[in-house]
Amino acid sequence: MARSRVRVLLRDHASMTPSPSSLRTPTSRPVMKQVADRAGVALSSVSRVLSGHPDVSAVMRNRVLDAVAALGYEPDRLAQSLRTGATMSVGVVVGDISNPLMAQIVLGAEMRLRDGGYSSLLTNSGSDPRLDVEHVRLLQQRRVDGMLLSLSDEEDPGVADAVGRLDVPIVLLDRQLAGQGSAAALSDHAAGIQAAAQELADLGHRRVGLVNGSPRVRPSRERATALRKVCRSTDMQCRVRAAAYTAEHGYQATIDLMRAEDAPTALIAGGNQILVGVLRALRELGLTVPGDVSLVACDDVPLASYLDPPIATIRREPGQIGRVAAELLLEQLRGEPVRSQTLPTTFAKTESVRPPRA
Amino acid sequence: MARSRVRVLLRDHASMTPSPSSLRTPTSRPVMKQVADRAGVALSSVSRVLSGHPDVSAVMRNRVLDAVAALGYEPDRLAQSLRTGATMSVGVVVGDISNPLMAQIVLGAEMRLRDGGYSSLLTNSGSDPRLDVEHVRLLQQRRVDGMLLSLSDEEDPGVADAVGRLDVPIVLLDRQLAGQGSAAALSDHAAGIQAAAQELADLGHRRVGLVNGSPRVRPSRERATALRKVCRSTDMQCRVRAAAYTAEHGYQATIDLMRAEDAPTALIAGGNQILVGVLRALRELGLTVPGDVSLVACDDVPLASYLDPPIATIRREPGQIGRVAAELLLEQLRGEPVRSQTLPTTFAKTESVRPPRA
DNA sequence: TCTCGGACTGGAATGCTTTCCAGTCACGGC
DNA sequence: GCCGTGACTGGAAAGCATTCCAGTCCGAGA
Repeated sequence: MARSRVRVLLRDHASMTPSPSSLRTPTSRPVMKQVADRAGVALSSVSRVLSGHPDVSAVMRNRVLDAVAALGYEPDRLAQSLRTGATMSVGVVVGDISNPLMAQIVLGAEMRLRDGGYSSLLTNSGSDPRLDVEHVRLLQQRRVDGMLLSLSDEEDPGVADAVGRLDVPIVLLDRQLAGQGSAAALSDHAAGIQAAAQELADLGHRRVGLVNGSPRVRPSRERATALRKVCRSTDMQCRVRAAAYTAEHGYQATIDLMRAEDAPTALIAGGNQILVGVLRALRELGLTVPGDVSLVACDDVPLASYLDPPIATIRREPGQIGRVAAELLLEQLRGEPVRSQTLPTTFAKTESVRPPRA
Repeated sequence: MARSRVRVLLRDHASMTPSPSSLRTPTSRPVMKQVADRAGVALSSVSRVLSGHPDVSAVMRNRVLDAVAALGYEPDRLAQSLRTGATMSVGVVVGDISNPLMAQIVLGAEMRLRDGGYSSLLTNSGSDPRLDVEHVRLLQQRRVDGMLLSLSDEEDPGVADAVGRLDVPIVLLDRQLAGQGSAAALSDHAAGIQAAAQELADLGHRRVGLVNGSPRVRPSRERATALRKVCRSTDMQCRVRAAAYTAEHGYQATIDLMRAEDAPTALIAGGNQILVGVLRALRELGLTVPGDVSLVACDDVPLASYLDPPIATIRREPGQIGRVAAELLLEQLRGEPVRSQTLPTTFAKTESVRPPRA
């Protein structure tokens, strides 16, 4: 195991440098030395001027700035980072950026981080925990100052190990890692599910199906737990189908559920990819919403409200999740204590939910 | 101007280093020197082993690898980059990653780039060309080896200037920059529009409205041009409303178009945000699709085919666009010649398109 | 036996910047 | 007139890895 990790380090000789000859081309852009020479001052003085150090005379400042302007000098953040130990970059590890929910989260986070002076290194794992591990390691090699993690599998030992080894602050995106007091930006899935399920129960539904995502990540677990809890306090029964966050699973699970003897009279789709599959299955089965079955979706998609009928949705504010996650990370980067924050979800009822057929 | 550029370089003194004291903490992870010491060999030998240099004896290799494994050493890509001049990272500049189309493009690109050994630095400009400029400059400071650019405004002089100064390879994402022979991954918007417009004309439509995005980027221009061309060769008239790629513009433009004396009998929505606005406006105006107006959308959104009726769409394969763009960039990074590639669009007709009301 | 070449190895320079430390200079106070 | 002080400034080390160059050592061939 240790040896196989080493394997990763080995490179093809000379495969890393794309240009025919290696090393920096000498015709490169100006560096600080050029500025110093042109201004006729020492390297250290240029650095002081540029870093806003107080011990700099007006004359010096002007000479340096003139030289900088004349040469079009721009500092090399690489060298700065090597020297200072701060790369001013954070790694963002997500399963699938093409999921609009995640894209909005990442957008919110990226903007906030940039405001804070940090750049974002994005990696997609395609929901493969091995890739998560690889990316975490890669980001570590790139010396990111922190990470935002939306891991694909909270229970994967490799992931836990890789994350545990980290020596930079992290913030989990709606994830929970056993035994690690990590910061996290969490959604209160239970509240939304509870509101939706209670509504269904009140309307007279007695059997509800939850087409859930992977139980190995927090949102699915929270949703299932919350739903079961509501069902225990009412005379509603629930059936949960948990698997991947894919349209395919949504489709299969819905077919399964709805073909059963005592099919549910209401469905909750636990994710926007899943929703697509649920809709396809219902269409294929010739079942209408809400005539044959009531339908609730988790997480908005842009067009959900233009479907006929518009789909009732358990909402959260993805941009806010990203911003909060970024904020939590920035706090840690400033040396402030680790903390987590839970954000609300709300149930927006529409005509896709009505009492079951008599 | 030159002076204001300098302004950007000035930092607050000590604002850059987040940790109380600055510089790397001495308790940091192992570096090559530790490995060399533990293995009892020279630094250069460790480097040779790790970089797969041929001049290494088996004994040496084992000693070094053992030490590496024992210490859990991981190379510092920062230092490697500084030395070799290659950061193995590329900058990705997009307007809005939360747009599913762009998210899928970015996903495709990121995966291909990672396969090629490159990491992606993502920046969102929120369609502000000044941010585009800032990001290009930032990425340059970070010494990315190349960039993928989906600029917000092709005609902004600041952007043209910043991009022109670049000394790394770039690939434009469906953009065209005057006077620069840049590589680009382009979509053949004309083909899709032509197919759609021809279909509308054949069905008997005589007035078609295009709710277009900003004319300052290629897709909008291509679409408008293609539509006008079809209209010249038929007796169909077209009206084009061009502005930002937003739901708000889609809404306003649709209200405008449909309230006019001789309202169009068919609409083309030039973007998925725009489509949302178009749908909202139509609903508000009490107009039905396709009864009152036929509707064609550009670019898929996940649920478009579940709307009632499903919306006819001019499609492209966003993942492929990203992959191709990444490939074009990788080619340049390998020193191969600059080239562009155009990818197809297709028109997928649905019931949202039918002959105009008699 | 001597020399030459090949196979490795170590040392040192290099990339670019930041920052510590020590030094210079001028000026005010005594 | 001298010295302490404060305000700057320059030099050099450090951060981590790569690579060139100059060895060392050994075995083979003459």
